Amino acid sequence: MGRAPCCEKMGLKKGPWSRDEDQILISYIQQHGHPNWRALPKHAGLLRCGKSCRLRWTNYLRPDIKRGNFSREEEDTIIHLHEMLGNRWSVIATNLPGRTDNEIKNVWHTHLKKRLESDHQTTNNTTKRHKTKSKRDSNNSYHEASVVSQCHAQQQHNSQDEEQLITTQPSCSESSYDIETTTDSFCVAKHEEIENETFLDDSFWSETLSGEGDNMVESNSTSNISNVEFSSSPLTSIKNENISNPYIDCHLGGMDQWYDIFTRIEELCELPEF
DNA sequence: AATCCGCACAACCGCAGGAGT
DNA sequence: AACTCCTGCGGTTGTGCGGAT
Repeated sequence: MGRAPCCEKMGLKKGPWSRDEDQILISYIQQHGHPNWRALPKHAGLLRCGKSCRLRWTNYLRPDIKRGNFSREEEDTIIHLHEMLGNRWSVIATNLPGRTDNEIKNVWHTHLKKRLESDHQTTNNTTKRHKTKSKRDSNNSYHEASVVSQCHAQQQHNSQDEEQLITTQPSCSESSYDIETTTDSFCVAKHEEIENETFLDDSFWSETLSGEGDNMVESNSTSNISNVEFSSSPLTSIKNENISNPYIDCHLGGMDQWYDIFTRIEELCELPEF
C-alpha cells in the first residue's frame, strides 16, 4: 500500500528558508491559521512541502518560541525529565514553555549528554565511597538533592531571569534575521506576560496573530501547559492529583510539588541506573 | 592568511498512529 | 475492516560559524 510521498519533488524548494518565505508563511498563518499543512504551501504560494512549512513554523516562526540560551534550570529540567521519559522530546518540550522538541533535542545532544557524562564521572567517584547505600536510597538522594537544588536555583534566578528578559530584549532577534513586525510585538507582550507572572490565554495569541482572532489555531501556547497530558507516561497519575506544571509551579515557588512529583515517580517506575 | 576541526542549530527523512471514508 | 491522508515525532544530516593550528 503506497504512501503518498511527502511532496512531489518536482519544483519544491529545500534547504534554508529565505526571509521572504518566512514572511509569506507568517502572514498566511496570521490570516488563515493552519488547518491543513499539506494544502497550506499551495494556497500561500510557497514552493515548499507542507511538512517543511509546519516544521519551520513550529520550530522557528511560532510567536511563543523562546529563543536564546537555555538556562541552567531549563537544562536541569531536561535532564530530569529525560531520566524519566527517555527521548520523548515532545513531552519534555511541553514542560519547557517556549522551547521546541527540536531545540531540546539539539541541546541534549550537544550540551547535556556531555555534561551528564562528566557529572557521572565525578559522581561515580563519590558514590563509590558511599556504596553501602541501597540502590533505591541512592536514587532518592540523587533526585531529592538535585530537585531541591534545582528549585532553589530556580527561585533565586527567577527574578534575575525576568530582569534579563526585560533589559536585554533577548532572543527574538537572535535568529538569522529579525522578524520585526510580528515577533517584536510578541516579545514585548511576552515580557509583560512574564512581568505579571501570568500566562496569557490562548485567545490572546490567536487574536494577536490573526488581528481579529478568526480561525487561528493551536499555537501550542504556554497557557495550556497546565493542561499538558502525559498520556501513557508515569506522570498521568500525578497530573490527576492536582499537579499542574512542575516547571511553572517551581518557578512560582512550588518546591514541595517538585519534591512530591519526583518521590512519587520513584514509586511508579524504576529509574535507569547510571 | 589559509586550512582544519568541532560545535550549534536548522532542516530533512522515514515511520507511527490517529482520523476520516 | 481496510485503506488513505495527514500530522507529529524522533533520528539524522547539512551547513554556517568561530576558534585553533
